Amino acid sequence: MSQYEPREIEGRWQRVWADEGTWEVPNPGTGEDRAERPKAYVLEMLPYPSGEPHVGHLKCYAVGDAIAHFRRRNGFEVIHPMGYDSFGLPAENNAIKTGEPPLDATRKSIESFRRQFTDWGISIDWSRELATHEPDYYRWTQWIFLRLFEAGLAYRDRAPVQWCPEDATVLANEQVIDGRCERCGTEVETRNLDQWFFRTTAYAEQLLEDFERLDSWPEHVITMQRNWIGRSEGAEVTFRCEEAGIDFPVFTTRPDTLFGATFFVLAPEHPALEELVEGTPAEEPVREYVNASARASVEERGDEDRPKTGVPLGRSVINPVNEEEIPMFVADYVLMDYGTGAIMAVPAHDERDFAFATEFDLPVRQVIEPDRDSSPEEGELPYTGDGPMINSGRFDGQFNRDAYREIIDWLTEEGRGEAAVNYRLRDWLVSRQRYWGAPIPMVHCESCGIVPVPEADLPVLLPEIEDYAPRGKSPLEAATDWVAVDCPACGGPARRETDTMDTFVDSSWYFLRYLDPGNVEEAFSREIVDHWMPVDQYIGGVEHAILHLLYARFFVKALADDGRLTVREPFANLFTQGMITRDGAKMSKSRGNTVSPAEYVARYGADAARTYVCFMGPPERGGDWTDEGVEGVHRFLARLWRLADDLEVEPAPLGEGLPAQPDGPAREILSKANWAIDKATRDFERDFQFNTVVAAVMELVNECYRLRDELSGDPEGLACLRFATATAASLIQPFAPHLAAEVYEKLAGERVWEQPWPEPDPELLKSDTVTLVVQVNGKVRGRIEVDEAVAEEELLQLARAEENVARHLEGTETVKEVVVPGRLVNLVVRPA
RNA sequence: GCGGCUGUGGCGGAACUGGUAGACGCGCAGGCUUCAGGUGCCUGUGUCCGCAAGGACGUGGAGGUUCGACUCCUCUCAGCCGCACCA
Repeated sequence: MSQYEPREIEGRWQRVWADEGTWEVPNPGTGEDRAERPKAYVLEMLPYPSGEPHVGHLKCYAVGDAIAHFRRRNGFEVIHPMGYDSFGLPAENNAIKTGEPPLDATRKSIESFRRQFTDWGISIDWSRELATHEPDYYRWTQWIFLRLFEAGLAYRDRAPVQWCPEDATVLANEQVIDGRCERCGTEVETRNLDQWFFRTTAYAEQLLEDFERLDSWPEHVITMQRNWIGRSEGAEVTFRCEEAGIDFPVFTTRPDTLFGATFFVLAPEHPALEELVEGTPAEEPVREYVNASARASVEERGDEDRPKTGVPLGRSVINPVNEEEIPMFVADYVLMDYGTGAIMAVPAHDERDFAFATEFDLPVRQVIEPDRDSSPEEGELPYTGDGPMINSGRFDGQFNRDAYREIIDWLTEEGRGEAAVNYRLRDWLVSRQRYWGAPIPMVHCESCGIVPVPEADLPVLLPEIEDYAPRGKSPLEAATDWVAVDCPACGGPARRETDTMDTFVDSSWYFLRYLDPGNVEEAFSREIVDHWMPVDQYIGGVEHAILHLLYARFFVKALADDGRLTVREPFANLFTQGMITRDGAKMSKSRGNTVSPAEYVARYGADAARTYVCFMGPPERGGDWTDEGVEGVHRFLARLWRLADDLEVEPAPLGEGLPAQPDGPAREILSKANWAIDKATRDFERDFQFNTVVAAVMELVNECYRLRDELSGDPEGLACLRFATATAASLIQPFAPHLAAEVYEKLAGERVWEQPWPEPDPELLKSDTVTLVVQVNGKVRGRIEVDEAVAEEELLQLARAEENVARHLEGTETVKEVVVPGRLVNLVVRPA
């Protein structure tokens, strides 16, 4: 007896797909008119090639491939490309440790990823493959940098930045988690350095508004981005320091509490500090305080529970609403990063200001009375709720929310403030003092300043060097021949920019390059990109909910404004897959609980591994990997294979030989097959319920086994069995494409991936009789099998006649009869 | 603290717009096949009482709406994730 040999089957079909270039799709205008069909851009986040793929990759690409197959068979022209996010720190850190050049390690890893993706049988259009470290690619990353520079969206600035002492590089705000470096966990320091930024803040408003343009994104991802952008409405109000002659604008969300401001605080990094205290008795203590807070780690400073610290400046500002003089302080609870780096402090109505006032024994003036309805404990400060205003001049007695607008209007009239919107979002710091990244295409000239490299001179090639170790400046500084360059503007001696770009830059536009990967004239043709974009379905991990997805959205908006493409949002639908754990814990090498997909693919086949990750549970949720689980799925696939293998039939089109009026087991199996088609289709379309799609096919296979002996007797029965088995193969194809191809070919003589997705036959979907549940007072007391067309009157009679039901009706009178067609009968009774 | 998500058998999870709770898989038990193990095929499997028929209980907890609630409402508990001195 023969046996299911997945590796043999899989290898054979993979060869067919490779030889025929089955998954390659042409661009519009290339002569082939397949593009008549509606397009679907199915995209999984491109992998960072480091070592070998892990189960997370398997899940991501298995899910994406299932979607791609499903869309293809529903008549879409599916573009499904693959590439590698191949610049980045791990390759470089490996180089520092082992001396192996990042390029070599990266190539090896890409090789391994490519081989496994092929082994898994993912339906990739390999003609579009790209890697972001290749000059053909990063040439255009550099080109986009130049476009952003020209548009004023890329700029260089000295700024306090997050510095990781371990990796010896600057980090983006987004890469600092709890005051620690996202990569190595080292506490981050603050340094003042010249850095390159992208002006993401210019799009803050659009990045928020355009959530409207998205079809379907997980709500929590939108929420996370919304919080990250952190839009607050309020007012900017100017406080003037007469002695120093400086105006200090502050941002406040509570202009209604202006009358309660009793002091004023600057952040330690505030640029006006020095001027304010120079030559005064406060100079020394302030300097000490500023230095101390500069030394303090971000984490220390961020601790909310730490007592408030600060130093008086010996200066004061005038409160514009009441001309009152209030004292100035420097304190590190005020952040230079947010708002204007200066605040008006209203201790009566702000917890932080209250804590500071308590610490420094400053006056607290209440200007809003607690609303008696909402807050029973009156008079307790700080009070952050709403209520009528007091101690607020002509606004006294007004409800604070009503006065809000009036105060802003009044400030505007007086020229002392205006309505303002503030964002938490910062500009994106993109320069890195590291080697393995795309060089920033800029030149520093002594006489011309910063000069962009002319487009014609791109790419600025990453030079080969010996020593990759960072020394607080880019390792590229050592490539002296490369650094020395003639100024593109004046021809004089100049130096190249030695910083490289954050790898998130590379991955912010790769989905555009896939569409036109061979273009040597431009990054991509607008026509082609407009044809394919947006990505119809994007798939990846939630860990990119903020960074990557926000940056890619920013890029598309900036490129659209530059006239390079039409869409304003790159990803119409987003699906975030949950993480697979092992023994309930996140997989990690140090814990020793990693799962090597290659091992399971070798043992059970790619089809089993892929189907398993889709069957574990809803793919957006995580799941715990168990060997028994994979085995179970393997067993199911083997059952399906054996079912087909044992069937002694000649291949023929599916509908052939079926009985015209099926009854008995023929009817049963055909009904089940059509039920499975219907169920699988609906669950596919509804939120990627892949686990229940697989379960439906399992049920169909189980039914085939159950009815197999009865059906094997005559040709019509065999045809039914053949239909049901081939249908099971057809439905499992998005998950187990090799096995499906094998079985379908044997039974139908056709290529399953070329078949349209099956449609259920409505006639076979419904059965003549239905089983109704009969309840008495809401409790199930019996079941009756009835003709579907039976009248309600007769139905109730049948229900009452059911033995067990009748017993429960004894000695009662009926209060109410509920009939739900096709479902149940509920008799509501009470003792007679 | 703010925002979001999740609580269902021994385990992963089903249950579409309120209508048979536990599909499907794992695990476990039994039978057949087999010299035996494994594989394969079949049956059973929420808990408790009962030989059975049947009954009681049951979706984190407490209330409520309803003929009927895993599903809707109110309160509450637990766990996970994100953000967090954001003015």
